[in-house]
Amino acid sequence: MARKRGLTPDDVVAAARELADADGLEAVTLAAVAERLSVRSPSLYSHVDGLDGLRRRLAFEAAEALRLAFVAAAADRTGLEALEALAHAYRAFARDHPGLYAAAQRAVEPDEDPELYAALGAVLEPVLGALLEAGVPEGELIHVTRAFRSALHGFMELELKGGFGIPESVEESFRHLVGLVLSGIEGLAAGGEAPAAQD
Amino acid sequence: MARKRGLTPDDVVAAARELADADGLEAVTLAAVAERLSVRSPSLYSHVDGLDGLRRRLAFEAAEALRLAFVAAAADRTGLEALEALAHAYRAFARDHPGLYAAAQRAVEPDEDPELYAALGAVLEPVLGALLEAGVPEGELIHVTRAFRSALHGFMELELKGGFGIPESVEESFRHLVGLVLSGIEGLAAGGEAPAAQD
DNA sequence: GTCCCATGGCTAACGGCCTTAGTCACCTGC
DNA sequence: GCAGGTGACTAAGGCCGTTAGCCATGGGAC
Repeated sequence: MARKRGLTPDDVVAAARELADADGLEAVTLAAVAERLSVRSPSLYSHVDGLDGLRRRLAFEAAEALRLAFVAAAADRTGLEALEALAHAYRAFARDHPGLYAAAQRAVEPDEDPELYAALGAVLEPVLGALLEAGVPEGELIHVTRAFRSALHGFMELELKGGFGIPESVEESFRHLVGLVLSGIEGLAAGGEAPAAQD
Repeated sequence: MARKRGLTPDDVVAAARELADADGLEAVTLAAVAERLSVRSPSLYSHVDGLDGLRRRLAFEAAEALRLAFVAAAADRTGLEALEALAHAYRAFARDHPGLYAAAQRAVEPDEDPELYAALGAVLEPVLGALLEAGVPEGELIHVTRAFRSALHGFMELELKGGFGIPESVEESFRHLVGLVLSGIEGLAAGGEAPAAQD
């Protein structure tokens, strides 16, 4: 019954992923994953390097999935239009895969885990491309990317964790946020300097 | 030696707060707090309702501290200028009190803990006031507030957790973000409708 | 001044978690 | 048909939160 033998690392990660999306990333415990696979938790160590290793695997999985969603969203779109599509793809991803999304937020020092660092960085490439197309000066690219990411991440963090008290059209709030950020980027691309509060 | 007798709930919360700011909110464990107070962890139950109760107390503490920081920042400023000051006060608070800041992010359903919900909501009042002064239409107030909060929260989440790989002038990135959001709000207040990506 | 009892510490113990060490059965390759 | 490695297992230890039950202290009532 069940798989008597022959669990693979991918099986373990897949189980963790399901668990994360269903019950939250914090529910991904070796005990829970093991139970889901009808196995005792020490057995998982044959396939995955402890809880930390599993989390790292999940982060890779998440980075790649989000990157693919971005690539698909930006396909045959450019500039601001692509940015808008990216923003909505971001939200859709976070809503559809909350656990995986949370797993992608794992922060890593570049010299601590270069591989994962690179994978997480690759996610942003479609964003960088779209920003350049939109006319953002290269010198401000880092700042604008960070702003774009901050806005989206902050919103999803609040939405997913229930930080928005009343469900008063979260959808529309998101559109407002995107519009606000995009208009700022647009102005910045046209005008050159940042629009306000520039020291 | 030390306090032989007479630990108070406030002592416990204060110890937790120090621990949170020094080592991160996840380091706030009953065992760690107890050790810091030279006491065994079961003793804390006399003063605080378990780990959850302690976290709740921390959330109150955090909400009030942040609210005060906001009130101070907005004092004798109005509109966009006040918003800019609020933004910088937000970042300063998060940087100075990372643990407390994290504790403030605890999400609560309105009917689950109305008191805490109210305390957390009160934090945003100075923001609402400034937005109104800045000319944001009342119908869009919720959305703009959410956008403002999302941007700030997302940025700090990324900054504090080390999500910005290179420390390439995080300071300047933040000014960019603030400028971008403020210009969006400004345009929205003047123009009426949201600037882009509407519908 | 004495007694009583609430306060606020404590130890003991349980269950859950991650993890390591050591064991054992099966499947595969020779 | 045998040997060995793979991948499961049990046992055990450490850290966590939590509950139950104990006991000393000290302040207030008389």
